[in-house]
Amino acid sequence: MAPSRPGVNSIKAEDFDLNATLSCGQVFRWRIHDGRWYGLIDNAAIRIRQIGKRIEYSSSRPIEPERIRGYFNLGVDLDGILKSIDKDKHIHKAISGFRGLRIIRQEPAECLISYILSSNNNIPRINTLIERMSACFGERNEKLNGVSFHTFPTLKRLSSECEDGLKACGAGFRVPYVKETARKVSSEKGFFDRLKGLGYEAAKESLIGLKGVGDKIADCVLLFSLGKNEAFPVDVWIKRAVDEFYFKGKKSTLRDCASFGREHFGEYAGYAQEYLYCYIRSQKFQ
DNA sequence: TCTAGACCTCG
DNA sequence: GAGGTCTAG
Repeated sequence: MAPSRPGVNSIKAEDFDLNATLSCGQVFRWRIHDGRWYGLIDNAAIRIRQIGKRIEYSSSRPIEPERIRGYFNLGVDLDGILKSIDKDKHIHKAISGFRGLRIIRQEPAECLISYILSSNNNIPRINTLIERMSACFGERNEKLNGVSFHTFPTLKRLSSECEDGLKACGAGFRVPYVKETARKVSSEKGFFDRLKGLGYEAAKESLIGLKGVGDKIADCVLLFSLGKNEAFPVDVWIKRAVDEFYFKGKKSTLRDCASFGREHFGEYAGYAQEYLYCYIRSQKFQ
């Protein structure tokens, strides 16, 4: 029997692919060093890797295994979900290529602000922007195995920060969006819980009412942090996939693309979106 | 309702 | 030009 290592926990993770889950673009801030993923969960720095049907993790502060399971959404019946979206040959291939990819349950405030920062921006720059904002305005600095993580700033902090401070991070024209949205959301206690209780359409309407939040970002927040699995965020990659696979190469509008996704795949369209995203990108990058 | 142009910044 | 949104017309 292997000697137990202090601080390292191991939990069962069936039907799960950690790498696919963390590299499919749904979440920011996770980094890989020496075969282990580093990131934050509940403001604790986490180091994690997968070994077969288990995941091994350690953390900068104690964190319940149940919390790890919850974050990676290991409790949901992925097999049932994938069966329900497996409606045609394209999604079928995507599923067989990336089986085990799960939709993470992100912290809503961080998810919302991060995606506001993503508009008209590219991924490397979004990442540095988020890191800079966290370094400047995050409340704590968590360290683990020599890797240091600043916690994501609270909405209160972002709303009270002067525009120049945010601008210095490189957020550009998104600064007023971040500030105004942070102010509005933090002024309503339980804003996200209220949205969780609403249906998809109503919750989406509330989000779109926020500055800097349009269709795509609203769908990302709904899917990645509020549990609305029918959300089908349409970015350039998904549009390419849908136009190519389902519209015979004809260019659709963003709106048509989104409603096609929700109608064709149904209750768990968001999972289909993630699998298609990985699939189309793997094709283009070959 | 719909479309075009502008928008900070630069791994 | 970038994983979009806002605003005007």
